[in-house]
Amino acid sequence: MATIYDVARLAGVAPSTVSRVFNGGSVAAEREALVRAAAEELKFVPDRIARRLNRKRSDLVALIIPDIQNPFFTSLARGVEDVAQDAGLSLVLCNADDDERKQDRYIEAAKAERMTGAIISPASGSKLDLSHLVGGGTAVVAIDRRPTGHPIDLVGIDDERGAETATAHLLEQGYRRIACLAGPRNALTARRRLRGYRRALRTAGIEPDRRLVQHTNYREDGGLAAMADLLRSNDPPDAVLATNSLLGVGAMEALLDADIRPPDIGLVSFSGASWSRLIRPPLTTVWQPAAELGQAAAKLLIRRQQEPTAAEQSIILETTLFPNQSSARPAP
Amino acid sequence: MATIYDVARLAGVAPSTVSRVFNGGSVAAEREALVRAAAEELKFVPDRIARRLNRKRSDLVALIIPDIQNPFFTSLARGVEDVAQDAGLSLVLCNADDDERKQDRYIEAAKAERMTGAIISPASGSKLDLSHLVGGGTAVVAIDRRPTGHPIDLVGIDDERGAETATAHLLEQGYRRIACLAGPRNALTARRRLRGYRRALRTAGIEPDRRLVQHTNYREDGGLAAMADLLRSNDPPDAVLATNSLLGVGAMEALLDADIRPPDIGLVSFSGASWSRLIRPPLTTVWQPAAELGQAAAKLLIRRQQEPTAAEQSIILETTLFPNQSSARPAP
DNA sequence: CTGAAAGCGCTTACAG
DNA sequence: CTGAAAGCGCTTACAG
Repeated sequence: MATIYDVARLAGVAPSTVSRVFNGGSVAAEREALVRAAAEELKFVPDRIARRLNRKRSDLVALIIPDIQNPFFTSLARGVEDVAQDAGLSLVLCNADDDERKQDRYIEAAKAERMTGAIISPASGSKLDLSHLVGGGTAVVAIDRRPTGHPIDLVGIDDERGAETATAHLLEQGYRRIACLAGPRNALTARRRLRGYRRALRTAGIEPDRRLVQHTNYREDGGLAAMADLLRSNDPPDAVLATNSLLGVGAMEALLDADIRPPDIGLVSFSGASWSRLIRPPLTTVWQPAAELGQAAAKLLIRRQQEPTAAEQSIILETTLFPNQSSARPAP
Repeated sequence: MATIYDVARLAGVAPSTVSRVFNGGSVAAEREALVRAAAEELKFVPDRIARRLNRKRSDLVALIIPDIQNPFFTSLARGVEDVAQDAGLSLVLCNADDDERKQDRYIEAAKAERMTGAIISPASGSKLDLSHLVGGGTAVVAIDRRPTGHPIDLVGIDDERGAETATAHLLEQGYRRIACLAGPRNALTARRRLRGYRRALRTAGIEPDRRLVQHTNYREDGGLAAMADLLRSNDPPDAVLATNSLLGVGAMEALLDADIRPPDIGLVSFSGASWSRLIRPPLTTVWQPAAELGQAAAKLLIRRQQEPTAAEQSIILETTLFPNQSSARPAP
């Protein structure tokens, strides 16, 4: 591996001149040519690691997400990537597996690598201390949930309203015993969606029935088990709100296993997966603008990088309800 | 940011001693305690970048995949991650978007970062020159396809046999005009699966009909369009083999749009997505052990890292056919 | 525009 | 076990 010194020697210039050639410093045209020829000959490639040691920041952005298999997050990652790439930043995708320790390890890494930025969707119930990172000069944007203590830029979905609208829709269709697959008890998004669900019920004059709320993980298996539980109860629901796409898929599996086809039981699910279109009967979904959310996060990050002292900002994106057959209650 | 010098001063030892404490060198217990206390107080975190400049390798493994939204690859990533983490290596997930230029940029990055290893699932039809990387000392494992020229460790799925078995199954069920959604024309996995498909037909004494083969991308939209095309033809197929899970989903959408429910047209799809269980009628799938493949790749990588001169190895994993209703031909 | 020199924060022989 | 010193490969004021 040729170094800047080898190139300098061959070109007959100082190492600093070689450095300038590769960093856009001002260098006379002839000497630049000399340097480039020498570099070519030696197949010189600047060592990024050495470069990084001098510079303050590495052109890296970490995206720390809790579940790489969740399509909401892969869409989000696409959104982040698009904006980051345009800004000359490389994305490092980190799957924290909803595990606080893994998450902390990645946060630690972002700091130790002196990354330009980090976008973090916190693991459920994790305490999430980002002061280190922020103090170290890494621009940080949180998704869904702001860490306690430290002001920080935030992007999120209007979870509560999304759930409320979906529940109201089921009520309008005439469903009355509406269950909620609510996600992890300690996940803030789950609590918000649950609140929206309850509010819609109360607005309709219905007192929420605790037995109709199932806390689960945010994965398919959780949705399947929870829905199966609900179906086994003495007084099963006549509709269900699945608060994320994987839960929705799981619920659908449970219904089909029990030989029940929506809208016999009404079903609305938060979306995320393109393939939810595939489900028959067609599913009523709460669309979440995941890619846009990722873009927004990346833009906030870049802005924060450029103006470290700007006031903290929150961007909350609204969901859209797409009514479909799975919640189109048949006339009694 | 505290440095090793700050810690050394506070602890009253030499910087090299601090370094040893954080790198498992031999240090007397009391001094170690002193150092750790000082580090704690100063919130010292070793700068990985500076460390990397001295060391030969960075404890990083790149996984370069062509589509982060494809569940086959997210499962694979999980497999890689599990093994890598146990070996103390951090995974850097790189989404090349099936774009040769992005892919090459990531390969370049893996070299420039002096990563310990890189696992690469080549973009369709890309030329893929890894000699640089390998020459630079990074352990490299290819997925599905070995780059030309350089011997290299490889893991893959037995694509040909998987497709052959699936096609033979459709033939057994009595289907005769079997179409193939074949993936990109320049993708080697697509060619192999196509070959398996054709072989099964020939074995059954049927000459493959070129019009029944649709080349597409490996995404859902490709499957949808290709299946729609086939349905519009004068002499439509009576069954179809989808050579990846996203194509299978797309095909299913097209069928349902046309109001055709398998097994009226038989459907077998390569799997990858857990949610394919959701599809009704239940889908016959060619199961691919994606996570196991990822684990195998990571193990090969670690072995290669430890024994750089070991003979190159290939690990080919077999698929499993899970027959189900979507290909259970009704009696005529 | 250009060069000599110091420095980025750590690691690693080398002596002791 | 421990410290002083050189070095990893580049960048960046500082003079000129």
